[in-house]
Amino acid sequence: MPGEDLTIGRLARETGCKVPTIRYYEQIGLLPTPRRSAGNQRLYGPEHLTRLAFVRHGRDLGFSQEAIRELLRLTDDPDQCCDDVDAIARRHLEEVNRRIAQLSALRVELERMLDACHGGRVADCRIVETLADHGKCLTADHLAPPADDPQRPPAAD
Amino acid sequence: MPGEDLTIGRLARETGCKVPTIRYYEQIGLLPTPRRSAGNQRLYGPEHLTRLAFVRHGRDLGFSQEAIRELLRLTDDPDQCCDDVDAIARRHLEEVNRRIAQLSALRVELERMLDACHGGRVADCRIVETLADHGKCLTADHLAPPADDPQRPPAAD
DNA sequence: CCTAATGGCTATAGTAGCTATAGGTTCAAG
DNA sequence: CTTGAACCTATAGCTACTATAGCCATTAGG
Repeated sequence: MPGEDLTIGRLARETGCKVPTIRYYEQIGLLPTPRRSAGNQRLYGPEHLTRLAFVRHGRDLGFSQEAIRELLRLTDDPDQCCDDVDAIARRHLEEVNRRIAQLSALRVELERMLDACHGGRVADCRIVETLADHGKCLTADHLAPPADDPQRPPAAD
Repeated sequence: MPGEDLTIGRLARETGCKVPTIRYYEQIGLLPTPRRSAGNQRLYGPEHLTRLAFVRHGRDLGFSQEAIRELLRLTDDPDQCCDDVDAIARRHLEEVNRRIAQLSALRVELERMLDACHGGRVADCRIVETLADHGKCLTADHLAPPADDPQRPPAAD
């Protein structure tokens, strides 16, 4: 029954995932390559729908592509013990908690900065002052976003 | 007194910023181009130190490059009223608050998932089930756009 | 049957904010 | 004079997509 096949556009509507994103997931191997119509268009079955929903939901929950890849691998072996799945989710939760802690510290710092500013000239602005002088801050060192601290090695350039 | 000049390596040590990052900041115009030694090496003065410290601290507080560019522009005109500075900081604080709210919702969902799992086979795993079936989730739709990176500009489309 | 609108195809480049690599030059010490 | 660290440029890579260009396929209406 070829009547049940989905074009990429329909799959996109069903899953709330954008069309280019679906093609991208195929490209990086998160979604299996579908069969093609006579005119070379992708045709998806229900298994693709399931898979893509899984991927999207995982991404919505903040799992990395890498984590999702691993989760997919695990679910493809349904008799295995689910400890590994659990571990991935637990690691991710820890990461989320770390991130929340960082952002909360950031918020405190930003509020402190904003409270200190009572208008006036830029030259006298406490926000500018705080930004300029690291000593005036409750040390932003440990609260910086992780985007830029991948355990810097002693490397010198 | 040319004795006060800093090489890029020394500037890096003083500011805790990596050498390639300093060159990168110069490239994108966050740091002015320094003068060069006879052997074509960058030589920095105290003004560069100040500027880079400002940039780094801003980044540590999660301000985007764009926001920092704007802050720098504003601080270069010290007689201006600091309302604009205030507005940038306030916008950023709101963004941080939004992000914390998203992540907190995410945390709840992840904890719920982990609580539901009591070991066993992957086929029966509640985590996998939750991931597979969007209906089992307290709808992650509105609570997790940026899954990974820290501060991001608003997504269109 | 023809045409226009819509949707699909590939390939490539762009986003933020850096980091890593390759392959060379310069500097300071021994 | 030689070694090795630090410097230089240019380019590619990272995550997770998104956007663009230019062409082909499908479908509804006239």
